[in-house]
Amino acid sequence: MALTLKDIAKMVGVAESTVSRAINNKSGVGEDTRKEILRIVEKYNYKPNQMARGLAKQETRILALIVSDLSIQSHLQIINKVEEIANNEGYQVILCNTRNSSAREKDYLNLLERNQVDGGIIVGSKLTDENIINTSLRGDNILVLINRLTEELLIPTVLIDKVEGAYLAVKHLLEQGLQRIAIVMGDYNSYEESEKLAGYKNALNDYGLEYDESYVIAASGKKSDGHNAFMRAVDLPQPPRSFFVTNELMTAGLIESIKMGGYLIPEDFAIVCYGESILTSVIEPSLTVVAEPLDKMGKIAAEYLIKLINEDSLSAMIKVLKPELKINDSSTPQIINKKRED
Amino acid sequence: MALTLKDIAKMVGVAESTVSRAINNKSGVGEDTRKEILRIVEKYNYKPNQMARGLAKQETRILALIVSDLSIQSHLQIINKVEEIANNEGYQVILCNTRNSSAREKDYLNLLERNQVDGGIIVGSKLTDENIINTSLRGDNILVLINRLTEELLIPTVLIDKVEGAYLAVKHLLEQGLQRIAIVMGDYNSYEESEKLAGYKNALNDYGLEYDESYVIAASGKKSDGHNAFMRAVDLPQPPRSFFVTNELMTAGLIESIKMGGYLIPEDFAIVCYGESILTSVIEPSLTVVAEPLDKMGKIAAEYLIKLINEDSLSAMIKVLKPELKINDSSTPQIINKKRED
DNA sequence: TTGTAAGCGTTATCAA
DNA sequence: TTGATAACGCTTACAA
Repeated sequence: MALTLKDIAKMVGVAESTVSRAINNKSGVGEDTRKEILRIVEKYNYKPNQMARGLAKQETRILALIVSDLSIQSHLQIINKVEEIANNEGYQVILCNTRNSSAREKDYLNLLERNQVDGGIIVGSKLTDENIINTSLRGDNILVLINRLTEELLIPTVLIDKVEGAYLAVKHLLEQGLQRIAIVMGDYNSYEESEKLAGYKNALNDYGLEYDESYVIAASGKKSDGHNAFMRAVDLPQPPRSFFVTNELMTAGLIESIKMGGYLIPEDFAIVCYGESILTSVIEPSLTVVAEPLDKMGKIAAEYLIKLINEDSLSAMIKVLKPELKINDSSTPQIINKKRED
Repeated sequence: MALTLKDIAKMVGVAESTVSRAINNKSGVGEDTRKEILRIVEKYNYKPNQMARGLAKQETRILALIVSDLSIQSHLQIINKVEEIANNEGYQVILCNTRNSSAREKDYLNLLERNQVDGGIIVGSKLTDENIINTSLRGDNILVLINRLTEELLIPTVLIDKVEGAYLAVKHLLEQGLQRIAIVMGDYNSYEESEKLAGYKNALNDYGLEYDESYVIAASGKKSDGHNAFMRAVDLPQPPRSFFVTNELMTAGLIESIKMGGYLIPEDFAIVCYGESILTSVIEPSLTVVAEPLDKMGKIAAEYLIKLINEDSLSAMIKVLKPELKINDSSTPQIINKKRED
């Protein structure tokens, strides 16, 4: 059994409360007493029991990080950042992978209600808001959302303007003189994907081009969908001249197919990918990507959550961050041509 | 403030102990009483406070998952699996990213000593064993290691036989008739990398080939190291005919350079990569890889840890798993030639 | 400056 | 089958 406050108090010959004050750096302890206490604490390597402390102070110093899907690269980067911030502020992070299961999400939200965590961050999801709403309405559960929008309730949220991201991508392609832009996207019904489609439409519209549904290739987001997308694209009466792809895996598949078909990127087909990750970094040619400020999202969410925990009431917040276009070889045929001429 | 046992007891008109028995499905509660209690519990959505429960039962049902580096793909898969198993067994997982910092590792191991977790799993690391040894010797801290070997202490451990993995890779290349095999590896001094080098040597030896240091290209493991490796390789008086690369990022870099040089894979240079992940899945041509049973490692470690927590003494365990070679296009020139002839 | 003692919300023991 | 009550290990008034 580990040492307790009581043990230390006995050893030093003072009351438990005095030891408590000493190890918590509180005033009201004589200099000598404090030194002696800390000496003993050090000597016997005493560590306070967090559960007892938590019970007494009504806090756990643990945050729940509820993630819909750990295989999504952008989630990992957000997790990384949240963990970092939380730790700097003296919080631990419980990792909760819902795998897009509503039951698991509910279980994890229960952590909040059972006082096992001081607050929670939810990252993305294809699920409905039901669980969140129930949790949020009950008690004083503290929650911040990333990449997820609740409709009926005002919960602090950090979002990316995906419409803008898609707009930037398509605008860039148009400025390269590449018309006939196909969009290869994931689930048509998902909120995030529909945002990207909206951005795509906006850009076309701003450049006086007509929206043509046959250039919209929707799939489920896997690598093989990229392959299929290319097959469908080249079969069109007027095949596209460029692609805006809404995730990295489909981009990888698409590029593979393009190369296998003996075509060149960007000369024959230009490409912009939504999302930047370790995946896009290994794809050839270097990809023009819509990069999201993932670290910033994680940071804002974590810091806001901790503020919420420590201050009673804070004004509600919905923060919308802008993505950034990073231009590389996959979308710039003119530049490539010049390069190759040299 | 959330409802407590006391509140429920009052509402039902019974003692706290009775409510406790009822919600814990313990015997010794009348059928009617139990039903009534559960009805009220349900009605008011009462959730027991885990800290109080933990304090009373001396358990947290939380595990610490201490990871040296979250940017390593194989770690993510292990994390995923550990989280899954832990959850099935009713444990939460605290994510601890040490970023290979000894101070942070120590902090996280403190969680064990502060009774904030019931046990811990450490995944990989470049650090010395000092922290682990200190923690392990003090108190009855429960720890399992993955991909990390302590020399001075017998701690339950799950390892991969990396010597064997490298051996399989190099043997395969030799069997393709590809001699002059270069090894592109990470830090020469790291334990894991030296194991791979050993496997490389063993294979050469078994095939009666001499070990030639000029074919050993050591770097730090980044993508750019792959580029540099190729430059160094082609500068050799007798350039290698194939590469065994010890991680995915360097493989990506190497392949990029090979392609930019106008060479073909596997016709001009054959490649085997140590490690299989989402990264290798997007690299072209399809990579021959040494695949590690990551899920199995996570599963074994998590299950063993939970056993350790629940049973007092278990025989020490060091489990060494075997990796598997998955053969694809990047290493089989003959097959590719046949394919292309068709 | 120090000590006493009442909580925090459970579980578990022992009596009733 | 139930109920009192003492733990669990800490914090925090309040008193001394």
